Amino acid sequence: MSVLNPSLSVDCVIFGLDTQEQALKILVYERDIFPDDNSGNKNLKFPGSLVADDESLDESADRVLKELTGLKNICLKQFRAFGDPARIKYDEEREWSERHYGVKIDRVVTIAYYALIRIDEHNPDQKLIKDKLRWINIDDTDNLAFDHSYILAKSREALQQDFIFQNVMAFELLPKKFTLQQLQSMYELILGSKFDKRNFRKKIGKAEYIVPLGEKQNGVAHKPAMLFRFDHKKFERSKEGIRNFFI
Amino acid sequence: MSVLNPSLSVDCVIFGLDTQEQALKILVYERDIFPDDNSGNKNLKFPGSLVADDESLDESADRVLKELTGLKNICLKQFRAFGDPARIKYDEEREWSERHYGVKIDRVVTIAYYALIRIDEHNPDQKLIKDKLRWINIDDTDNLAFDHSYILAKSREALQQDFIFQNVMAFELLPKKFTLQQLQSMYELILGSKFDKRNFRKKIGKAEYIVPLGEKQNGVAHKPAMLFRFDHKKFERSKEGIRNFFI
DNA sequence: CCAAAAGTGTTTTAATTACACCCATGA
DNA sequence: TCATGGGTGTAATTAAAACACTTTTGG
Repeated sequence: MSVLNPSLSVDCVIFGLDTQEQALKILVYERDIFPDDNSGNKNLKFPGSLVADDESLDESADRVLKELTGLKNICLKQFRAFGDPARIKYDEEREWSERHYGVKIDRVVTIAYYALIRIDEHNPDQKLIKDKLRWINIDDTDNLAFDHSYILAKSREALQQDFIFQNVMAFELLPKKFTLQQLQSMYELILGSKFDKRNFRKKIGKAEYIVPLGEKQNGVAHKPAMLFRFDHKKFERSKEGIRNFFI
Repeated sequence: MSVLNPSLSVDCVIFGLDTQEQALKILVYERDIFPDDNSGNKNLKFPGSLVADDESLDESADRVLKELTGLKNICLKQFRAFGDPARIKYDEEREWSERHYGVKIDRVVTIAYYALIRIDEHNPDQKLIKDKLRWINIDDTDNLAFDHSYILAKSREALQQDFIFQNVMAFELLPKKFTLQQLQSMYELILGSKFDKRNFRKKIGKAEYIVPLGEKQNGVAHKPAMLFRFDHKKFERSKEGIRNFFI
């Protein structure tokens, strides 16, 4: 591979929906420099790396994600650059970066991407996850390495805004066949709020791209729910008509 | 000033509302390298420059804008990084960059900012504007230098999205005292669509941060319009309650 | 028969849309 | 007195919000 630019990196915030636990998590990478102390989360960072000189930012993000996690064909969305000269705060962090990348580091601007995936489907490479990668709950993420807590906060805002504006690939998050309860739970986790079940269903009922299959769940110890699927083509068509927001 | 990073720049897309002409314009900077030929807009670029190593991206954008245009205290919003290695397309563009900055250029990632201002109030520095800067109509901007036409397209999307989400400083665009017609025209120019006058006024009537002054226009050859002002504090308060979009 | 989640409707209130005429002013 | 843009209201439709009980299944 060609030469790494010492002042330019990409970082990937991977949001994972855990359908079983009904939780939203993020994928973090454990650095090896402070191996054992009680340093809280400061060994945890997002998968990221310096950018090579012959790749675009998007390519770089795809490559880095694949190298560090095994994840590929993930739809990453660039949402922001972070460039405070003091974002690598501590000498030890600078030192870690220099040892890790093998180049002299002065100041690094990072271009941040996010993606939303299903934890149980796209599981990162098993070998890597064992010693380096972890899913952690999104509410348990204070004090990440560098300025990654700040990056996380901004990525959540971007995610929510994009989700509301419907540009977002949120249906990859559910199983092919899903219940309305799972769908509602997804909305609630991403937007961080609760909705009324009946009103939610009324609204969903109008979205022609959420299609009832004839089938029901089985094996559940309660009334089985109707299963639905997501229709991509109808969804794309429905996105045309988004122009009636303010006024 | 300290050393410039040869692979990192900022660019500023300055949208200017021209209240007289009722037009939305952008501020472009004329490069001096192709001085006379019929090169269309390819000598025109956004004000931008390489980033110094000891400044944040935001600081860099503020500095560059001030140096190149005289504009200061403008609320710039970062909206996107552009990093295709081929974004500096032509050898002549690379050559221009190298001569202009005096450093060897390989590939430049640019962090793009936008701002919305009133043309008649914040006028860029007069000496500069005469030979380097021009306001051009937003619909007349094909084929700018580098990838700046693409950057413009993306900045418009960001502007519209931010405007709808109300995070945006759009009332700086109007005179302190403005008419509802001016307000509507601003909405239409920014969002690129037309609204019904009565429905617009009905909606505006509910926004408590748009306050009628007792006064009317004068000197106009028709029924004079009521003047309004914008109440910053009430606007800030009203922004709290933005959480009821989708569902 | 019990626990657990699914499923379902109505009423009230607020927002959106479409639409056309008279008014005040300066020239 | 005319040209110009300012200003106004209603009715119909659609969306939003609040709210509680019955159904089906497995254990």
